[in-house]
Amino acid sequence: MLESLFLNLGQHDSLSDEEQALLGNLMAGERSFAAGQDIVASGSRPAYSTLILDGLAARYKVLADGGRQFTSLQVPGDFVDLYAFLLKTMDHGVIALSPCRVILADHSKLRSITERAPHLTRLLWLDTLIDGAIHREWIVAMGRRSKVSHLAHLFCELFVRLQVVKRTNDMSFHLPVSQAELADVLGLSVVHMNRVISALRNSGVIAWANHTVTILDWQKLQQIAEFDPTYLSMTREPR
Amino acid sequence: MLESLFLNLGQHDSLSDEEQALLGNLMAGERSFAAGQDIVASGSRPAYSTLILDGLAARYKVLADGGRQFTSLQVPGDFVDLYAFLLKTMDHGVIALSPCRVILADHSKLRSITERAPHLTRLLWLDTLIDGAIHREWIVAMGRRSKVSHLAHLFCELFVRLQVVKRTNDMSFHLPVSQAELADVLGLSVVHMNRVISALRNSGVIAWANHTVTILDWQKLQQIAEFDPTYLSMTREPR
DNA sequence: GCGCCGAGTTATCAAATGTTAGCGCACTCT
DNA sequence: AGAGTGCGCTAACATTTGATAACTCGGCGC
Repeated sequence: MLESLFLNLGQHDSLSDEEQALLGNLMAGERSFAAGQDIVASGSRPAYSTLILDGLAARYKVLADGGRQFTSLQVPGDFVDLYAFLLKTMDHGVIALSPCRVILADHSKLRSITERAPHLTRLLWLDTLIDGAIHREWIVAMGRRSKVSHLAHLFCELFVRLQVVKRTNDMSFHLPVSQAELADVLGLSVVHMNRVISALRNSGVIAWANHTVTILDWQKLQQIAEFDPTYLSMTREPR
Repeated sequence: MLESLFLNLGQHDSLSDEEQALLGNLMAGERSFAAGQDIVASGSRPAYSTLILDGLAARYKVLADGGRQFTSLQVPGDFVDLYAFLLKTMDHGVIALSPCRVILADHSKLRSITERAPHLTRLLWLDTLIDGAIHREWIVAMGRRSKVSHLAHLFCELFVRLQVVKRTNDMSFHLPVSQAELADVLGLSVVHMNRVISALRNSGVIAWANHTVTILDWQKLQQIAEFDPTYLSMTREPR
């Protein structure tokens, strides 16, 4: 059941049987959320952190004028709010974009891992660091990439991340979001989001129908995106 | 000499004398950089992490067309690349925006802290988590705030962060960046950056001359920015 | 079968933002 | 003093992006 988590953490360094057992003991309390439901509420002080087993979720903030911005997309094997363990107060919400099955990690157990299992602690820390690296990549995309390039970059990132946890199907992956939701990822209006999607489609590098994205030309997609996966730290080495 | 670091980490939870000593032992090897110099090079695999003692630095990425995007600003008391300890490879550079005095933390010593000092480890982890929280706030600002609001938000954030490490002077702080550099923070052209700055100036909430920003109306500035400092985790509690 | 509704799409116009160019001022170097 | 230079600032125009509205299409309930 924690296979996604093991795949995710295990891609960076080897996970011992003992560590896998510790993680197994850490995770308890499965929950399900319908699409559109809040998994974690902004302003709350959760006593546990949430791991996604199945589904797509997103962190978001809402502004006074009603504008919403997603700050990340979370796939199976991702902790959506591991940092709440130390940050204490959620300054944003986490929403299920599709039906989500999650499992909870008690903060007191996380704390005892930091007291007793330094290497596993470093791997969990690393997990949050990669989160930060993804944030930085998004900032660059929002600030200096063309919108088409930004979208292409997002697809590259999602494809690679989903591949790690075995949620791709050849060159396709499931992307259960509307164009309006995607607009809240890129920070665009819905109309312009549609124009950008059309442009990327017309360039022939992707197809997108029935909530499924198919990469038709991986080489060219990476080129448009200037995609360099270094920031995802996908090499296995001692940490 | 590590006063800024103690102020920075100590704002979130108390630092014992022992922990302060561990940090003192961790930090060694002072360096200086001129404005414009790279403190850490993109693509490198540093053996140490860098703490700013004095000056302003920034993380950045450069795209193929020459466009540059800053992904963070770093002030005294900040680690600019603490995550390199676990991420291993730098996927971006860090540049000194003003003359910078820094001090280095050996990764092997950082590692031994994670083995022996769980509470201090959590505080260092927390430091990187706040980094991430700032990134998320920047993403929101880039995606959904007006440019004037984004700039106002940046000033709010810098003022509060500099206050923590005692680098403000009443309602003023030193900001040694050109408008072109600021444009690379907000992701704007220089010309439009100038327009946005003019607009914020004309609203009478800030003054900015001689590399010094003065907040004339803190209340109104926060209002324009919709600034909520929750994400900076400035409350002292057990972590 | 009919009508409603959400999502995608397109058109039109307005506003925001970028590009290119040029001016002035303070500073520095000689 | 004179020339060069970096930086702030502005103008004119081009391009991108947003707002509003309308149309289509498919799913779904009645």
